[in-house]
Amino acid sequence: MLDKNYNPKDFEEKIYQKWESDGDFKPDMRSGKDAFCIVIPPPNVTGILHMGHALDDTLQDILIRYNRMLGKKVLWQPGTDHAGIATQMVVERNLAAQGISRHDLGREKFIETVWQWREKSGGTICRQLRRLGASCDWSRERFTMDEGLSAAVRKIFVKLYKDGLIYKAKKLVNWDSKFMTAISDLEVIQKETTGKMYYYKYPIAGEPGEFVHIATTRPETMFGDTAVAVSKDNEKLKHLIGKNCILPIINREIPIIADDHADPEKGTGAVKITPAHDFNDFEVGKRHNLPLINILNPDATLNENTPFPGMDTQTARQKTIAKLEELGLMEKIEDHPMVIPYGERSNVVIEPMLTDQWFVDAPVLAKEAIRAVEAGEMEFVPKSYEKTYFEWMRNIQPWCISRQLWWGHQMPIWYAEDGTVFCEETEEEAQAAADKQFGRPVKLTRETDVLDTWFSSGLWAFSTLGWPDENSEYLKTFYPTSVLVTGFDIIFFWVARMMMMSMYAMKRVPFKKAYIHGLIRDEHGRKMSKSKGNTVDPMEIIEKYGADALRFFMAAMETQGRDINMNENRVAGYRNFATKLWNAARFGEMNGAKPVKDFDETKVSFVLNKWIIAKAKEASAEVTRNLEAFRFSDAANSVYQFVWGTFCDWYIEMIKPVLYGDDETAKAETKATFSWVLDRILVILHPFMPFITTQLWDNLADRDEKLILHSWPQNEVVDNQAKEAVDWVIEAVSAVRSLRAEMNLPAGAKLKALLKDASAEVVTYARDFAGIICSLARLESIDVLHDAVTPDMVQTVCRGAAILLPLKGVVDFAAERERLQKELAQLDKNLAGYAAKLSNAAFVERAPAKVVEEEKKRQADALANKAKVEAALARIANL
RNA sequence: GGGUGUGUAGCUCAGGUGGUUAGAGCGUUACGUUGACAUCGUAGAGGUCGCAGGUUCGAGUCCUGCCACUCCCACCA
Repeated sequence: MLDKNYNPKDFEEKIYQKWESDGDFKPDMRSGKDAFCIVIPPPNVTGILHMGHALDDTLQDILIRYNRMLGKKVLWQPGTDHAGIATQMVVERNLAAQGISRHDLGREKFIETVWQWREKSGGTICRQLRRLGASCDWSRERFTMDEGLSAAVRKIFVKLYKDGLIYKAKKLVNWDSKFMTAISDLEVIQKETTGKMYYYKYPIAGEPGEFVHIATTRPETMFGDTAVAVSKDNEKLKHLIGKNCILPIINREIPIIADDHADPEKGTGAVKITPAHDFNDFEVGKRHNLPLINILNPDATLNENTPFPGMDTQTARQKTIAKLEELGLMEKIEDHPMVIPYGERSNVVIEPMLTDQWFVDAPVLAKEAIRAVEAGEMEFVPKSYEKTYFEWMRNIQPWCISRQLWWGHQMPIWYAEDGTVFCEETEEEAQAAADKQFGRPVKLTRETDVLDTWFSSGLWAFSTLGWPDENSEYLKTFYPTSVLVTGFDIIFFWVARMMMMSMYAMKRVPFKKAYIHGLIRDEHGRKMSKSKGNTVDPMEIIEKYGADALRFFMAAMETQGRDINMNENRVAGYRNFATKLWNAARFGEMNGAKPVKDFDETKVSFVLNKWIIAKAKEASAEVTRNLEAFRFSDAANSVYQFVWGTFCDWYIEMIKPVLYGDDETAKAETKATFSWVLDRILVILHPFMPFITTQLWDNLADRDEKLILHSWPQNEVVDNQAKEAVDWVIEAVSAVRSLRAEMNLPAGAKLKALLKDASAEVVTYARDFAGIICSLARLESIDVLHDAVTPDMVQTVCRGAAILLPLKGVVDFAAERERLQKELAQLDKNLAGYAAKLSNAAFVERAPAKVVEEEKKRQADALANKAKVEAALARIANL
């Protein structure tokens, strides 16, 4: 017996545990069919599930479950990312709460602490994914810091190094002064702010009273200036080129050089050049061989190359201005809208800083990654994202992969005393190589830097499947993976890097398709953020409405290329949908419907049953077609419409008279059909709502076969014989119901309906389905009119007949006339349209014959209807 | 500055290759306790498809221009 109410909390978690302990998520390696594999975008091990995950992982689970039901070898490979900065930050924060810094612990102890933390708290997000219903093969869960994945990292690193694609260079990089590490361009967030533009002047050397006027947003960087640049085309200022000016306060002389970086239209036309602290100035410095003066400490305080060592930049800026003021060199300060770079994680201002860092030669790796997409080896869905990808890949810069952190993959680099670099997968190999090269035992020290987290994520598609073991069964079976599902915000971070790394290491794409979805926003379309306080916790939604409702919401809202606005009402609506299905199942149970083993649905004889079976097969085909095309919302709506709009609203209502009647043959077939269709619904709804479908499947009958592994309907023949008849019944019932409502007829009044001008088929339909029509339209009877029409009859028209309801004195004829006039007006409007089209020679001539035929038929139908309405109107004209 | 996407009912959104009278959910109005379901049922109201041109027998759909908004990238002394 099913519970009276649908209560997802009662069974969702239990069902999940059963699936997992039964091993239902493991691929059936003996299946003769294709392999299907998705690698999960690994969430940060520190993370908790947010709406973005809920969307991403729901879509993946739908594809996974669908393909599993198709009988393929299906693997959803789960795991988490060690998330260098994020994790180090979390653990450091915990330590700070105990008054400990990571430096107190030392590197080794600190890393140990991180591992302990991960043991204790790292499993949250995977538990939440289970709650969502994600059918990952957890027995294969991986972590980017696992030994296997670390081995993959070392192997690729060494290979890249030996191929000359990893190199060390002293370059200007984005420096995060909170974590005291370099970060990549992508980890820098530009923020709009209103800053100040400071105008002041530098005296010209040897020409008292002469000055060069400067405008800058960062006066404190003047201590690192090694030139002032002026455009050679700047008529007003070019006379200064070749002279020297004097940096006030520190009285250092620097040259005035000619460089087109100085735009005569901007600022004062003369630009201070600080090569060690500005990306543009760095380039200018290179062109003119200027010295580089670093003025900052790693924590972004000024260093001893300035008059303000140890001072932070803001304070130093005020001090500098004050000094310039004192010297009479300040001219003005203006408000200035500007964009300031911040660290994605640290939220501190990012400083361009001259440091030694390691780089991957991304422009070289990008070539194959671009070619593979051009050649269609990997396809973006929707295709438009290809453009974004190409744009970025074609302009890619060297990728800074070294981080001055502790948590991460330590680079497999060793230095000899003289600085010679040895890059090997193990210390032993490095030592051996060094000893051999030097011809004596050498003392090596290991590079302390760790790798950018995205370096290991870039290998995810093959490292999780067993690489570097080329003989791994999983690697052979599942690589390249089938599809990657992820948000557009991560195309550069991850998709691009996986493409580069996979093409380099595997010579093949990591996935054949990349399905890119949008963001989940709040209900007004604003981005969700903790600071705005508009985040929605998926676990709370699941708690309130069940995982199935949230999943269905995600699927139903997912249309390609668009962001999704969170809408709790809509989730509630899909919970109601689940309730509806639950009650439909209860209806069957209460009427003794049970799945019939070996039921042959092609052998049913009753029209209603034939009809619903055909509809169910059509719906199945629609879902299949839409899922194959990644049209999630269309797929979800196909099931929704069938379950609610067809099965519940019509089929269940239409079979009631049969079930309550005494034709035992009809009853038996109808019950069996009902159960067959309900089972079919459970099958095609399962990828979207795995919990309720399983709960019903398991409770409606004792059966060995599991729904999660049930076969998906394919290539069915749809028998549409019954369509005409049932469609007419639906039309007739709707017409009578409308009429009753418009005429304000009492809901309880049993009326005798009469058919006029009915075609032969319609008469048959009306006779065959009289009981059903009467039940649904609340009629006493439906017959063919033999006598003359009497004035007390109201009329409605439907295909192939007019339906009359005799209403002795019940009806308001003025209202009826009004209603008929309205109907007539609508018909006339339509007829005008048809006539206009059909009298247009060009239309008749050029439009396809089929379209013209359809138009003619519409016209004929409308004309027939018009005649009936006019007749009715005439009859009651004087009443 | 370069690029992308969006603009359809009060709200949130569907409308693959142009072809009925433009749809859904929520909300709203009227009616309804009909032997699955009030987390429900029945019927209705509600839209000049951002604006202006163009192509076409036919445009929400294709083209051009404009307006408004979103996002991404780069840069801003």
